[in-house]
Amino acid sequence: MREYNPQSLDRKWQKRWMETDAFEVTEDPSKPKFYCLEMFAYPSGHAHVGHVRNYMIGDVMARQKRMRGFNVLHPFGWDAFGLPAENAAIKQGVHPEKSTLANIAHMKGQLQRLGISYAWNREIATCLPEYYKWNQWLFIRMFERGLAYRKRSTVNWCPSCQTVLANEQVVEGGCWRCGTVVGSRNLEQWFLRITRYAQELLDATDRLTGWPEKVLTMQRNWIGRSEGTRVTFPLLAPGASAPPAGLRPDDAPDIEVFTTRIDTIYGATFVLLAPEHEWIERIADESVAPEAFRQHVQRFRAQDRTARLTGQIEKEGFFTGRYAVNPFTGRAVPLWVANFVLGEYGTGAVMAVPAHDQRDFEFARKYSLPVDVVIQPEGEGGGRPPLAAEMMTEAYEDPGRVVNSGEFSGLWSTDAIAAMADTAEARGVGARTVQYRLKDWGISRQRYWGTPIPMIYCGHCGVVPVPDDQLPVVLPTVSEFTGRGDSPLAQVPEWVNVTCPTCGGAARRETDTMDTFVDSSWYFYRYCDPRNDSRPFAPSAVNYWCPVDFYSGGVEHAILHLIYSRFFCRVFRDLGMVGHDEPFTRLLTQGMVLKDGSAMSKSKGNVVDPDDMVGRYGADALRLYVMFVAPPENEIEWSDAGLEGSARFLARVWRLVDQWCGALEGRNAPAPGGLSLTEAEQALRRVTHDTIRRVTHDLDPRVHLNTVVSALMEMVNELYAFSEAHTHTGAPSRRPMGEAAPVEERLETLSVLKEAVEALVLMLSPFTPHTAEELWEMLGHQGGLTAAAWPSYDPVVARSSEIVVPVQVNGKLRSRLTVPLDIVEDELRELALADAAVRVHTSGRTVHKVIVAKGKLVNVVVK
RNA sequence: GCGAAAGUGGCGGAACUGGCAGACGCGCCGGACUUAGGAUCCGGUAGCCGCAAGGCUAUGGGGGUUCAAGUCCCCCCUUUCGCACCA
Repeated sequence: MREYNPQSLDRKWQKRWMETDAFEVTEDPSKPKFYCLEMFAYPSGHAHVGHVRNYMIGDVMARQKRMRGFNVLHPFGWDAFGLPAENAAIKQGVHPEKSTLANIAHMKGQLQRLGISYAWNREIATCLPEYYKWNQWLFIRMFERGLAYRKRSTVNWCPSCQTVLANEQVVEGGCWRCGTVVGSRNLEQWFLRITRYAQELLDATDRLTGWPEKVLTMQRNWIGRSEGTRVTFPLLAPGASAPPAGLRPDDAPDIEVFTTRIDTIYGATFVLLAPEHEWIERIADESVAPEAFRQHVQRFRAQDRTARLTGQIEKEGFFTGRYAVNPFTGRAVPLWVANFVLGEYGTGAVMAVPAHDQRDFEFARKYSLPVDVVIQPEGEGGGRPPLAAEMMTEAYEDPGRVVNSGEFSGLWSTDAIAAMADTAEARGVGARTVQYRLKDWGISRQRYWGTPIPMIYCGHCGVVPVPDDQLPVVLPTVSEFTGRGDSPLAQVPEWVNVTCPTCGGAARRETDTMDTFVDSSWYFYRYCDPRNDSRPFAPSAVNYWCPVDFYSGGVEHAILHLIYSRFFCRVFRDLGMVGHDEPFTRLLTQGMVLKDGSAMSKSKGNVVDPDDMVGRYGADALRLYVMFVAPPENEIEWSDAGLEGSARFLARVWRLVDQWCGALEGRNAPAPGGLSLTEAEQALRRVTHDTIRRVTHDLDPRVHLNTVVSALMEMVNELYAFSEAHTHTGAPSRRPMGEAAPVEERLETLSVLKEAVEALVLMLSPFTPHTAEELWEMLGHQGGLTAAAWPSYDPVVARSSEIVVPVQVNGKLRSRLTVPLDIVEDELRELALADAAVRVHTSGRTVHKVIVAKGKLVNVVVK
C-alpha cells in the first residue's frame, strides 16, 4: 500500500512540467486552436483563494481542451502599473518598480504551487518598457487617426488619489478605487475617441452569444443610446419677453435642446440650462446682476457630483431674466438655470414639460411655473376624468393622445413624435439625432507609475508625437513621491526638456501618464507574440490564436475593461492588424469567494491564503473543492469542512487505484461487443461510458464544473461497490497494511475495471492534475498525461439495454417497470395497465387516456 | 425609480429541450472494524401520518395552461446585482 502524500506529488509533477515545458505552445495550423485566458493579475502582493479560483477555472478548461486534441494557448501576466504601488511608495519609500517586481515573484510562486498550466515563457508585465512601448506606439497611431485628441474639459477628480478618473471609474459618485467622493477639475486632457465606435459596440452586443446576458445589458446601458430630436429655441434679446413678430435678433444665440419626447413640445413652458452650459458666461454678462448670477452658477457647479450621490438632491434653479421661443407654439418661454440639468449629456439644455416629466413638474410647482397638459391618457373602459393641470400631483409620463397641440392634436404619442420631428426638420428648427451616454475616454493621469504619454509640446510646432524610432519613452527614475497631485514626472527636468522632433527647438514632454486600463485593453494580443520587438504583435500570430475562445474573470470588469478591449480590438482591426471584430468569444464571470459572509480583504483580516491550504491538503484538494462547491458563476462561502471532504475523496480514489493497479497491469480494455460479461461487469461498463458522456458535455459546451465533479464522485462510489464485490477481503481499507490485495483474477473483470479506472483518472486530471499524473504512472503509463487523450465513450454501451420506466396514475407515481430499451409503445402501455400497483388505483374507474412518453414515463389518466 | 438575474432539505447545490424533485458533497444519526479514533468502510437523513406496506404534503405566495410544471404564462412578495435626475 502506497501512502498518499499530496505535497510531495505537487512538487514532483510541478518540477516535471517545468522541465519538459509541458504547457508551452507554438502555432500549429494542423491542430484546432483554443485560446484560454483568465484576466491577468494586479500584483498586489499575495493572491488569496478568491483570486486563484479564477485561475483554477481556466486551468480546468485548458487542460481538458489539450487532452481533446486542441493546441491550447494558456498564458499569464501582470497588470503591473497603477496607483497602489505608487501609494505604497509614498508611504513606505519603496520604489514602485521594486515592490511590483517583488510582488510578481511571490504571486507567480503561488500560482505555480497550484499547478496552473500556464505557458510561462509568454509571461508579460505591463510595467516593462518592452510592453508599454506598444501602448505608446498605439497611442500615436490613434493620434494620427484622430482617435486620440486633447481638450480642456471638466474632469472627474479624486482628491485622495490625486488624479483624474474616467467616467467609468466613478462609482456612485465615489472613486472606484478608494471610494472618496469625486470632485471636478478643469484640465487639458488626452481622450480616446471611443464614441466613434458607440453604435458598432452596441450593435455587436447582439452577436456576443457566448457572454452572460447580464454583462451585455450593463454594456448596452452604459453606451446608453437614445433616439430623439434636437430642437432650436431662439433666444430673445435681453429685456424682450415676447417674440418680435417674425424677427430674430441676429446676435442672440439659439438654445438647442435634446428631447426624446417631441410629442410633448406644446407643453414646454420653460427651458432649463445646465450650470455648465456653453453660453452661461455670456448670458450672465448680459443679465441685470451678473455677480449674483455667477454666484448661483458657481454654487450649482460645486454641488454637481458631490451632493448628487447621496440621493435626492434638492432641485433648484433661478431665472436668467431671458426668454426663448418655443418654435412650435411661437410663444416666449422663460429661460432658467437648473442644478439637475447635466452639462455633459445632450446639448446641456432641455425643454421643460412639467405636465409630462416628473422633474420638470416638481420644478414648476416649486417656482410657480405654468403646467400645460398636452397628453391625455387613453381611458380603459372609462370613467377616468381627463388630466387637468391644477389637479395633478405628479407628471403623467406615459404615452397617450396628443391634445392642445395645434395640427398634431388627436395623434397618438408615437405617431406624433414622427410627425413633429418631420415638421421640425422641414421648417429647419430641428433634426433627429441619436445621443449616447458613452463619453470619450479620458486617459491622462497625473501620476508616476504608468505609461508616459509619448507627446512633445513645441512652441513652434505645437503638439508633436515622439517619432517611432525614439520609442519607448522610458519612465525616468523618480526618487521622491509626494502625492501632491501634480505629475511627478514634471520634477525631472532632464527628462521633460527635449528638442522638438520636427524643428529641433526647445520643447517639453507631456508629463502625464496613461490610465492603466490602456495596458489591459490589448494585453491578450501581446501573449500571442510576447517578445516581438518591432511591432506590438505579428498579425499572423494573433490571427492564429484569436479571438480568445474562453475568457474568465470577475464581473467588476463587466464595463470598464471589457468595453475598452472591444474598442481596442476595433482600432487594431481598422489598422489592418487583426482579422476579427470581437476579442472574446465566450465570457465567464466567476463569483467571489466569501469568508464569514464578505469578500476577502486584508483589512477585514478574512483572507484564505492558498499556500496554507496547499500546505495542509495539497493543491489538488483545494482545486477540487473550489470547483465542486458551486457553479463557477456563483459566489461561494469558504468552508474548511468542504475542503476536507475533497481531500477525503482524493484519498479514496488513491486507495482504489492503489489496490488495483498491480492486477490491472498488462490488461486490455474490453473489446467492442463485450461478449461474455456478467451483469455487474456490464453495469460498470455502462457507468463508465455514461460518466464519460456526462462529464464531456458538462465540461465543454456547458462549463458546469461542479456537476462534472459530482459525476466523478458517483462513479467512484460505483467503483467501490464493484471493487468490494470482487475482492476476497472486501473494502481496500480492511486489508492489513503492507499486504497485497488478493484480487479477482477473472480476465473480463479486470478489463472492465481497467477501462473504468483509467477513464476516471483521465477525467479527474484537469481538476487534480498532480494526483492524476501519479495515478496514471501507477497504472503503468509512460510520458505523462500531457500525452494522454481524453477518453471517448460508446453511446451504445452508455445506454443500458433495460430501462426503468416510472408509471403514474393521474400524474402521481405509482409504480416502476423495468423493460427492454427498445420496447414498443403498445406493449409498454399493456404492461403498465397490468401492473398490480397501478391496478389498485385504476380499479373501479375508467381509463380515460394513457400517455406514453417514449423512454421517459407512462401516465394513466383515469376518471 | 429603471433594468437584469435569482428564490429548491439544516447548509452548498442537482434536475440538459415540461416527464421519478432533492443527484453529489457538507453536517447530523446509526452500525462495523478498533486499546482508541476526529482514520476507514457500510447504512440512514425534506416534512407529516403509520409498527409496516403504504399514504399525504412539498421547489417564495396566489392564479392559469397541460395527461404531466422547480421548469411555460399572468399577478404579488423577497433577495442580489447593475444604472441611477440621461431630458
